[in-house]
Amino acid sequence: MDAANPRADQAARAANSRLVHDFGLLIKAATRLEQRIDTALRQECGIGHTMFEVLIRLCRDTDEQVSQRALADDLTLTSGGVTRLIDRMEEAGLARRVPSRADRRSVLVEPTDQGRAVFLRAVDVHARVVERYFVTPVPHDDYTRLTGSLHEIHRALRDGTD
Amino acid sequence: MDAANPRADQAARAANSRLVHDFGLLIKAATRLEQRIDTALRQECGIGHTMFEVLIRLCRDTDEQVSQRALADDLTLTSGGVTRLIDRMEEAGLARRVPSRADRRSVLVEPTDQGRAVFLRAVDVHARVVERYFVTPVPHDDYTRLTGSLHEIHRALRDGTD
DNA sequence: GCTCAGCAATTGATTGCTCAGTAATTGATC
DNA sequence: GATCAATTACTGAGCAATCAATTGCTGAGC
Repeated sequence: MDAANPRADQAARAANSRLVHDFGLLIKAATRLEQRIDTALRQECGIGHTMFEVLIRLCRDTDEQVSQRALADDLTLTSGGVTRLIDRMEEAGLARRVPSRADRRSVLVEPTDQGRAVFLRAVDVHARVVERYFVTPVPHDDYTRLTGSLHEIHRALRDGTD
Repeated sequence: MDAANPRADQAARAANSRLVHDFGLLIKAATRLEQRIDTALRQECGIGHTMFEVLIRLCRDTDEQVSQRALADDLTLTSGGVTRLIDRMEEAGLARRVPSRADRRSVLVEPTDQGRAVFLRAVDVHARVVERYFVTPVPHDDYTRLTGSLHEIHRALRDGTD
């Protein structure tokens, strides 16, 4: 068609490059995995993946609440996004806001009893999907390296400025 | 606080489990990486990461257009999402719709010359970020295993029904 | 002790997706 | 050939995020 177009050839070479392909694989795998988990959680527990991630952080420590700021940082969301996310979770009876005594700008969040109950059911669903599509497909001795690599990537992103 | 609550303890154990942690790492790494690339592309080329992914597929083959359906499947988007995405790309002068001669339900998409030009600039930005936060942090001989594992995960997701 | 730069949360406007429903087209089956 | 289930793109409505602007609070420096 436009095979005579030199820019088209150059673009084609770039589009077929190794780097582009490999990175696409990461994004696609993560996106699809997240989508699987999201629909499974929605169907079986009535919450989406984002709320599940919040519940993980709320339940992690039995005697310490989490600030909305910390949630935003950890979930890669803006503060505005977290505000409305917690709004919905309060409305659903999964979480509760508690004013911070140490810093009155800050709002702490804790899970309700129902939130913990839903979380416990959700963890099973989550484990089933993750086991099947994340753990099983990867050869056993590659798994440790995989998580190690992810850890390094994460560290680089945290430290890198630009 | 509610350390005497047995459900809280159970939830805490689940929230701190290995599986939950490892999977969270994958999602977080992918999300942050995508975000870095998105903002870099926005600032330096005026397109977001999604349009970049479209351009990859449009430029890959110099003499074959891609159907919107194929784009939707490959980008993990719904057909409605792609319709509006291509609307915006046409408006921005990056892509063009071409009716399919083989199947009149189908709409093919091809890059404009400007689309290819933007793509060529974007590839450099993309390469810079991916190199820094995806390739460099991972030990060299783990990199092949990493992409191999991602490939297996992707395959499992493609074949798995539930 | 006052001031002021900086941070936490909230809110209105906007973006970009999904979902559900529709119309046109296709291809397999009778 | 006619019928009909499946498939493609498109559209209105709704949702969940972002961004930008605002309010209230904090803590460092004078």
